[in-house]
Amino acid sequence: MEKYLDIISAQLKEAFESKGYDGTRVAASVSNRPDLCEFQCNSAMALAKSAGKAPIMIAEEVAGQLKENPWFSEVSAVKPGFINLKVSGTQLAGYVDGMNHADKFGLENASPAKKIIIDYGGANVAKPLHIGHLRSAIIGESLKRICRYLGHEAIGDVHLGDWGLQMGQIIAELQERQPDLPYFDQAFDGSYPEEPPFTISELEEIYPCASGKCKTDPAFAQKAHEATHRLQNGDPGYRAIWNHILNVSIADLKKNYDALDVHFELWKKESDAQPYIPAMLEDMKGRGILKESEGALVVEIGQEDDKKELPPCIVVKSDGATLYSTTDLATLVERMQLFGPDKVIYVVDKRQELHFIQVFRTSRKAGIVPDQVELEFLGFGTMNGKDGQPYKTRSGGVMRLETLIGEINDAVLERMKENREFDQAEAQKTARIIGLAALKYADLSNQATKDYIFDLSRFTSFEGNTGPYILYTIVRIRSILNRYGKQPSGHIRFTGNEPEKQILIELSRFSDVIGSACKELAPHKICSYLYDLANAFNVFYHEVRILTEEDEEKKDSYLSLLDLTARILEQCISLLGFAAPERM
RNA sequence: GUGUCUGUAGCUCAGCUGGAUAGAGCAACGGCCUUCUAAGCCGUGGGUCGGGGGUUCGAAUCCCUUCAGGCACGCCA
Repeated sequence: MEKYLDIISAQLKEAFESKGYDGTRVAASVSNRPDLCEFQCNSAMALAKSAGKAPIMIAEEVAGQLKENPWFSEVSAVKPGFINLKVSGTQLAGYVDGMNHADKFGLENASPAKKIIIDYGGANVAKPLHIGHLRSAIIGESLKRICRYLGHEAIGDVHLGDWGLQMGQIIAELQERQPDLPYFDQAFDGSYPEEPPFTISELEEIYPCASGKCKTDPAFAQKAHEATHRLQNGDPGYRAIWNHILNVSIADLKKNYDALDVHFELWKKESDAQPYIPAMLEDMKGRGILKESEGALVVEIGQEDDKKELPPCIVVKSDGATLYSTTDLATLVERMQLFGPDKVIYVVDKRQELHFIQVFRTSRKAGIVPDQVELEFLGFGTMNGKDGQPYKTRSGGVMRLETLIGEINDAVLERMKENREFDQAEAQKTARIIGLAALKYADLSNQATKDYIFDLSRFTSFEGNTGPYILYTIVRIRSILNRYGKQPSGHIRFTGNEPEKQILIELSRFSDVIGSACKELAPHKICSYLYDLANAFNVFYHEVRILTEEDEEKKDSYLSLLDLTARILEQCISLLGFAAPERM
């Protein structure tokens, strides 16, 4: 379906043109003065200069032209040159009724549909998920769902960090603790045990221990480097340990991501890109873009419009080893080869921006990614505590995601008890649902690129613009529909009250909001839309008696409207990555 | 130092492809539950949009400058 705003704009455009003005840039927008009008058009002022006429004159001419237009109930030209519009409730309800009967509420698929890889996990093997992984997961998952809903083929890739020194450190530490394991026996030629020699919690303790040791104990650091080297050269025992690490970690990560309702189509790892490196480097050499600089091989990435000289992209270190830039480039080679995407979006901490500029530019120069394939970096800001410093536990450590989720759930349970009685099982289940909504909404309602303050007590107070408020609204509507007991006809018409019209106006914005959220990679636009729509419903709820309405046709229309409102709210929260409970 | 992002009400944030008295939520204060979930609704108070210039009929929004803060600046990821 054509967007409602586009229909309104088209009416205006026609009116401008019929009066001899250039209509190409004429458009309507939602009013910023709801006390005066529902929609507004500022184009008369923009056209005043080229038309050589006072804006108010133009506005009046156009307003006159629109007097009889069925889409509007009120058109007026005001002061400098605004055209204030109130829309016809009947036409509006007709449009919304059309949405109610259309697939995806009349949202049109993006054209052309693209294949989009979204890189948004950022998790590392052998390390628990913590606060730092939260935003990538939440934002990435939401973007993926939004892209998909618009008809794109979106592929989420967790892109695990499973390569490099960290692995050597773990292996070295394990060898010190359990030197008798067969993995460390060079002469061992049997098959290695199926069972891993550690649990996830042991692994999570081993890594920081080893990493700390590396800094203080040079001998151990040396061993870790050797272990890394041997692993990368394919030592069978080391590879077997590494496989154990992977399996144990991935199982645990999946569990944690599931708890967040975050899911990946691909569980690719840095190590998967390694096989592509030699040929890639050869090719880069052949293209003559590799330069030697201070012993390392680099690619110059400067462009004419740079405000400063950007450091080159190091591809091979002076000791001959490769590094993260190399892996990221090889990952692009791999992605192009295996999936041939039209676009790759990286949802990564914004502090990595320079690194990705280097990688993107190098990938163009090296012909790895052709120009028509978009590379997009969505850098998100840091999640800070109330003091404006990165969020920490009370003792100053990095907070694990499990801990955070646990604390939120506890707060939710407390709040639920205030409301009414729940049986134990339902309470637990509902608390998880509400807690996840609180967490995700709090994160997504801020602009992704900005830092934000995470205040647990505020986000779990559940008043005002929060996830639970949205859920509460949905639950309320569902409750009314359940009480009604039957399915309303689905026919929506305008019965004439103001709160009803506000809901209709909000509903009509749906396609527009989803479209711009996708285009701008901005889930927070969906949040503010949800809030507006929920608010419009709650006003309606307080001012209009629904179930006791005696006019059956009117009641049916109300209930059809509520049903559509609930479904659109539910669709939006599912795009954000959470769902509503049955009751709360 | 260079680059970059941010600076909007006491607090947390929208608005930033220029438009009419700058909006929410929280906090404060005052109303509304014999009627569909009060996790709600309505109202009051609170802002030189960091400062200063400029462009424009019109600037929180664009440009310049300045102050303050964050972050990044070749062999970690």
